[in-house]
This record gives sequence, C-alpha cells and structure tokens, in this order.
Amino acid sequence: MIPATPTEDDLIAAMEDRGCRITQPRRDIAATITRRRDAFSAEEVAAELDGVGRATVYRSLRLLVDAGALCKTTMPDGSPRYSLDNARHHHHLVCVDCGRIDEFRHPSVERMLRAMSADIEGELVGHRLELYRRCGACSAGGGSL
Amino acid sequence: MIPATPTEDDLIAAMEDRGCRITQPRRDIAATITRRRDAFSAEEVAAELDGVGRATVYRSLRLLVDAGALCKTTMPDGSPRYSLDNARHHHHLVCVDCGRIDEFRHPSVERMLRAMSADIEGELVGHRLELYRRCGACSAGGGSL
DNA sequence: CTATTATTGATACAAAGTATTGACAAGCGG
DNA sequence: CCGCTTGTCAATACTTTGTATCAATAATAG
Repeated sequence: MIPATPTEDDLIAAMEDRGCRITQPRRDIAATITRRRDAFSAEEVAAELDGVGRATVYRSLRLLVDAGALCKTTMPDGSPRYSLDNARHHHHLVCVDCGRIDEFRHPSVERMLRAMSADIEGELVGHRLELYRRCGACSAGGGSL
Repeated sequence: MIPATPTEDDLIAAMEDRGCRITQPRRDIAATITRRRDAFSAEEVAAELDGVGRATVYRSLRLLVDAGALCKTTMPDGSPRYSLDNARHHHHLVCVDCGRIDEFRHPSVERMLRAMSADIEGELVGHRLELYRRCGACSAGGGSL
C-alpha cells in the first residue's frame, strides 16, 4: 500500500486518536493544510483562517506534529515550515530555491546511525537531518530567475 | 597537530582575517566565550557583558560563525546554542540531559551523503545533522537527578 | 592628527511561539 | 433534557532570538 498524503479526515482521526475533541477550528485547520500541496508556515495558516486565533493554529499544528501527521522542517535560514507527513521515519530534502520539501528514506542513513552509535559514548536518543539541494525543476532553469 | 579549542586570540584573528576592526566589545565577547567550556546562548553572553549592547553580541556571534570559529547548533527543542569550533567539517553530538555539545567526524556521514547524492534529483548544496544522545556522564547517574 | 567609515548602543521591530484568562461548548452523569 | 466539569477557544500579553535603523563614537588610513 502506498502511503498517501493524509486527507483532512486522516488529520481529524489523528487528533481523535490522541483523545482530543474535534472542534470547528480544528476542522478548519485540517481542511486548510490538506488543501496545500506545498510546505507552509504557521502564520500563513493563521492568516488564511480569519475566525481562528493564532494560538489555536500553533496549538493544533503542534498537536498534529506530535501525532505524527505533520512534519516540522527547518529551512536553511532557520525558519520553520510544516508539511504533511506521508511516511514514518524519513528525512527531508529541502529545495533552497523554491522551498519545496520532499521526504526521503535511504538505507544509508540508518547505516550511518548504526555506525555512529557503535563509536560514540552514551546512547543515541534522536537525530535531526535535513538535506538542502536545488531540485530538478529549479536546476533546469526555473528557480530564482 | 591536534586542532585545539580556539583561544581568545584565535577569535580576534578570525575577525581580523575577515577585514573587521578589533574593538573593545569584540575583545570582551571573545574573552567571555573562550572562558566557557560549554555551549552557550547569545543572551547569556549579553547578560554577562554589561556595557555591551545585545545587538553587538548578536552581530559578533554571527561574525564568528561566518568566520568558522564558532558553531551554532540547534537543541532538540529548537533553541540555538553556540560552541567553539575545534575542527573543520564536523557535526554535533548534543547531550539531551546536560546540554553539552561535542563535535564529531565520522566517515559514515560522508559516505551517506555520497550515497544520497547519487540517488536524488538535483544537486546537494548543504545539510544539517545533529545527533542527540545521553552522554556518558549523564547515563552514568548524573544527568537530571 | 584628522578624515573616513566601520562599529556601537539604544531602540524599535519581526518572527515564531507560549502563557494566561475569561468565555464557551462538548460530553457525561443523572 | 439539564447542569456540571473540563477541554478548547479567541484575545492578549509576553518570551526568545534575532534584525533594522540611526545618531554617536571609535579605529584605522593617510
């Protein structure tokens, strides 16, 4: 089964699974972010949803990140972007030109972590890995021209 | 030659090499951060140096990061920490208990990047990798007790 | 020693959140 | 169905980590 991009209902379900009440603002947020195919900032969501408070947007996004339905990625300049989570345990490939975020899994990452954990003192409890690239479309002549 | 932790003079030299003027505030900042053996935040430095403006501290830290004398690392909660740079081209090993930041180099990282770049579209232009662990001292019974 | 110009401190502002609070609404218990 | 408890809400204030502006000052060039 192909791990498809989550739908609005998937996001609602993810929140329900965490024992949360499903409220109108949360529905609105789920609808807004599933409509986007690209990465977005919390402020963009807040700006698009007029009746919903900023704090609620931030709370809901965090909820979805905790629930594993949403990923929070760091851009090269350090600013955060959110994107829907398609698959468990992956890393991010961020285009430095268009900001597009793709997920990837590659056995070499796990291999590296295994090799590392053998050589470091203490136990590894987590990691953060982002790869920055110029994506195919941007290299081809689109991008920042 | 062992790549030692930079001294105050190394930091001054790094700034001079970038064509900067060596001012008293910059000397003070260099002295303060070389006295610390652990990672620190910009606000800590600013708080310790009373006559020096916050903006100057941030400007100088950025200068040192750009000059390659200082590293800026992201903690698991997303907050930034600075630490002296001992060696070129490394990554960070952050203790989630005591906040200690160590540098590491491991061939498996470069190997992973090579393997990745063969498999992704577009050109890799950078990466960000932090490993989070519980360090030896913290595992041993110190840590957050 | 003086002119030039980088640098400074103060202040304001920005981005990305978190904390607080009083109002409201969901869901349960009867 | 009613009321109560408690989660959630919007608004607002505050926090952290900076950056922008600007008039005053200090470093270096000559």
